[in-house]
Amino acid sequence: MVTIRLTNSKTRRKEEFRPIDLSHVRMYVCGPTVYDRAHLGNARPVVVFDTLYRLLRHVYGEGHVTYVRNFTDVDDKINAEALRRQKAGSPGTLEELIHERTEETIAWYHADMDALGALRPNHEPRATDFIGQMIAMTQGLIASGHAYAAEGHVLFRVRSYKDYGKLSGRSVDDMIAGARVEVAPFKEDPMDFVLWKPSSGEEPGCGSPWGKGRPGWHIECSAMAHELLGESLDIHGGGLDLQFPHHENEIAQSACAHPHGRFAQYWLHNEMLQVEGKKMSKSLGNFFTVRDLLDGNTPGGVKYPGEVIRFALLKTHYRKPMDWTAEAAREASAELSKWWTATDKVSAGEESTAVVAALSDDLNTHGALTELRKLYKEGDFPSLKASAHLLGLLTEEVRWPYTQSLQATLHHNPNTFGRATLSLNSIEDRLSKLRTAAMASKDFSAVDALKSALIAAGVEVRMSKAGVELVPGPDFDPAKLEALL
RNA sequence: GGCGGGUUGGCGGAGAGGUUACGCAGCGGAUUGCAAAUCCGUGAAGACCGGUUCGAUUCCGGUACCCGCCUCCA
Repeated sequence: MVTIRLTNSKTRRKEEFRPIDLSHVRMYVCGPTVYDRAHLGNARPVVVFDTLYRLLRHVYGEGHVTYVRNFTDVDDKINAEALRRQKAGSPGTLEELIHERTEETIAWYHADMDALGALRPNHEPRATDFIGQMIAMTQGLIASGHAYAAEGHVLFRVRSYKDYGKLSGRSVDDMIAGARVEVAPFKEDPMDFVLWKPSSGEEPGCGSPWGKGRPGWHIECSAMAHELLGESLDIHGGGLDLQFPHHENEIAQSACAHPHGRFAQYWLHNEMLQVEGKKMSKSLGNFFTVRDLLDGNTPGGVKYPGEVIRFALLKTHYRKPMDWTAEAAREASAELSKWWTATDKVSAGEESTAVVAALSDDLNTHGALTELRKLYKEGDFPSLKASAHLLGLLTEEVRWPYTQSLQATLHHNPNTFGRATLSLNSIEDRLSKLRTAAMASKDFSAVDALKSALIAAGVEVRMSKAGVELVPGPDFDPAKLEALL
């Protein structure tokens, strides 16, 4: 069996990955808070851990990996949006409006992450479905002396867990010394964090032994991970920004609530993403949601297919900060286009051991891409296709618009793109005839006019001795094509 | 202030104590009505200072600069 090595944030070292149970590898990754569209930064962990999931399935077998990624649907921003809608006259109770908002956001999330070629995890628990478990866990922590209730809140007693701070390399005393936040009067210790907080008047909440309220963010992941994966699991992932306090608190809660479990053995953190060299922010105008990029709602109006976004994200190792640039996306697009052309009519063969080896070495996706380039150069297209699938590339799900074969487009997208494909076929035929005539008459004006129109419609025109070929590109506009008929 | 990460050729970006990274761009060539696409070839690096070593871009120490977290933002 292939040995996978992963950098474990817990030990700060690259370690051999040994699952607790070879026949059941368990991974938990912190998912989104569903208050709005996922932005590009949210996409990075999704793509990174999706690639790890694909590797684990390859190595341990598809049925032997359980991947859990939660939806945090308890959040003040969600509540605020629901309240805004209610005040604007939307019908329904606040609870209903909250549900409406989270359902709509989850649907967006699914659509956007699907476009990136990310497989759906085995479980996508919603925090609101596990409130009972969170309350039970909180009660257990109080009973064992690790938590206390105060003024409607329940707080975790940080000093009761000796390893607090170990994951993020912080000492409790240092943190208190440098703290900038105001300490709530009911806290025994400034570092204690909330397990349960009260809901006032119009705020949504549910009943608990401590009155109406809602769970704290950290307890959600601990409870869901425990419910779905058990006391001990193999991998826990998330963005580096979650390492402290979120993951630190998760560890403290889970370790104290389940002293016989080991919680997560391997902690993986992806580095942050920047856009054009700057931190993504609305004020700098470099803030993009995944949907913005897919739909071309960007400064240049360029549309980025999900596969291009995915490729660009995989170009940088997950533990390094990465910069999203239009240039990197262009390069990704060019390479994918070549690979699609080469592999389109080829059946997937065997996965390259070099690609598997690269991914197994702490998920070296860039190294894997280099190996894919070698396969392309060597002309081993069946292996290129199979190996690219390990990275979630060249899959049927993300195939459009790199279709070399128009028949294939018709076959795979009969409803959406059928008309466009037929148009392309007929125009291809016309252009070919015009060109043949022009070769004899030496008057190429008609050929050039049609060619320019096609390029304007986002269609790549390939003319050679072999004939004429039209390939729709990322900017393909079926409406403009129709106009040429 | 505390903790952590980074600095590689024009750009992006890896691995390895000594042998070509790779991709993009550039340049030269093939092909082409023109172009696009494709293919072949090619120059170019390791922030700075010191140490270890026969030999360091790769290990160790220091300096400078950049970035992140310490604020429920992945």
